[in-house]
Amino acid sequence: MPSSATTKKNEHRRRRSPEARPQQILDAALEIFGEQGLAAARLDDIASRAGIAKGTIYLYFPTKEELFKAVVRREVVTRIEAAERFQRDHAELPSDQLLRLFLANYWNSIQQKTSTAMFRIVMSEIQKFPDLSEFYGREVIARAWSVVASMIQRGIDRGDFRPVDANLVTRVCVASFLMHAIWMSPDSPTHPMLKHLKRDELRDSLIDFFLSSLAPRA
Amino acid sequence: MPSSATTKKNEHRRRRSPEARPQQILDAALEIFGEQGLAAARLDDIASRAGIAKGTIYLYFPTKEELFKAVVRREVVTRIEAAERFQRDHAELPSDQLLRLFLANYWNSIQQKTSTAMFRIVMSEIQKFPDLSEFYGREVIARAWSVVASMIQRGIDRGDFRPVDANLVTRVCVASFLMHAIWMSPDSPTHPMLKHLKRDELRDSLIDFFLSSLAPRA
DNA sequence: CGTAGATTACTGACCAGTCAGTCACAATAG
DNA sequence: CTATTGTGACTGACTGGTCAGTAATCTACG
Repeated sequence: MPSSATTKKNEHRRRRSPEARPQQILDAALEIFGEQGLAAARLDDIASRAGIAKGTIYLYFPTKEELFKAVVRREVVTRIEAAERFQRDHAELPSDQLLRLFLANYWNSIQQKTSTAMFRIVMSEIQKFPDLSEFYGREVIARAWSVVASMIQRGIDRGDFRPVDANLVTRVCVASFLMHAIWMSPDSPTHPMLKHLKRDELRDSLIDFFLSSLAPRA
Repeated sequence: MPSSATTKKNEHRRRRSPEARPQQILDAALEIFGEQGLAAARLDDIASRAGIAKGTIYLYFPTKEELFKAVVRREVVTRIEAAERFQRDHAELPSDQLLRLFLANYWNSIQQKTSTAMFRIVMSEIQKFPDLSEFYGREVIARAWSVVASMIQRGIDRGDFRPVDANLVTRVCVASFLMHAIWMSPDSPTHPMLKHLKRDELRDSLIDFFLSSLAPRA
């Protein structure tokens, strides 16, 4: 009698760790790339962070660059999908409340350490990878902006916001949030103007600013 | 091999004026660092771009990192001083015109190829150089922000702008400008939302947006 | 000449990527 | 149930190339 587990069909799954391996590698790579940047990150470090040998990485990713791209893709797609899901799940809220909640959420998500690290690297390295750049423009920027812009446009259409250029406000808003995520990150050069502010106060000030720009003139 | 050394090579090469050399090196370094980033830039390339040999660089800068820091310092201090000079030279203008002019100027200056390149690198690398980071926080961020903030505050004091939080508007404004400088740079991932916009139209929309946020409620 | 400014050739550290070998486990035979 | 063989995921010492930094040498000018 073979053990009960093996009585199944020939859907054989392999060794020590099954197909968790790639994810495990991507997790380690995200950390190391985030700490060191693309060029300075050593594959030996990624391997040892993942608890495997360097050679193993090459069983799953052909080059360091491809590993990097895979990290970006996974990280970025995860966040975009969360944002789109959020929008769908709260479609019934009034415009200002929806936007307020979304922005607070967005702020919190990009304040994560891995987010700022990732963002920093993408900004500095993406120009070297045309295909990743194309992917990023299509799958990240376009989708992210249209989530925000459509929220603003909806508010305008319903008469909840005043008739501004939704795309312009979206750009200013996203730019401010991203830039502040970098400025507020702990290893950034600090400045008295920021130092005395708590993260959450700043978040609320920013959100208030944008909502007041959108509020109908009283 | 070093037999007839005085052939065609050394016509008018050697013995440049000693204080011109560092600038010449910094110019070349700015270009190469801008194109390649800090880690990927090769000193051989910087040397050949400057029309000198690699060893010569080491007569003026002790390490690659110090060279990089020197580039950042020179580039950044130049621009800050230009901004402060601008403010002094136009102190007589009405608040909105002063700010409008300043922002247009600022926009044009950060749209330069070398600016975006520099900014990109600083953002991604500065965390690795604590002393440069300190310098940057003190000599760049603080000074740049206070130029903008003081212009806005002046407008508020004179009753030309409505009484907003000058620091907050400054942050949003600077963040938007910097972020757009990166987004608009030619090798950035493009997006339909930006593609159809001309640089100058975008500049004017942004400036209008901020000035309308500051305009007293009619 | 003397020497400072410049060059060329070199060194050694570093690291992405490779590949011959190992070992945990599975399948099958006895 | 034990022994034997098959297999493929995994390993890590090694290679080959790159490049920051240095040493030895040269040369133009005072």
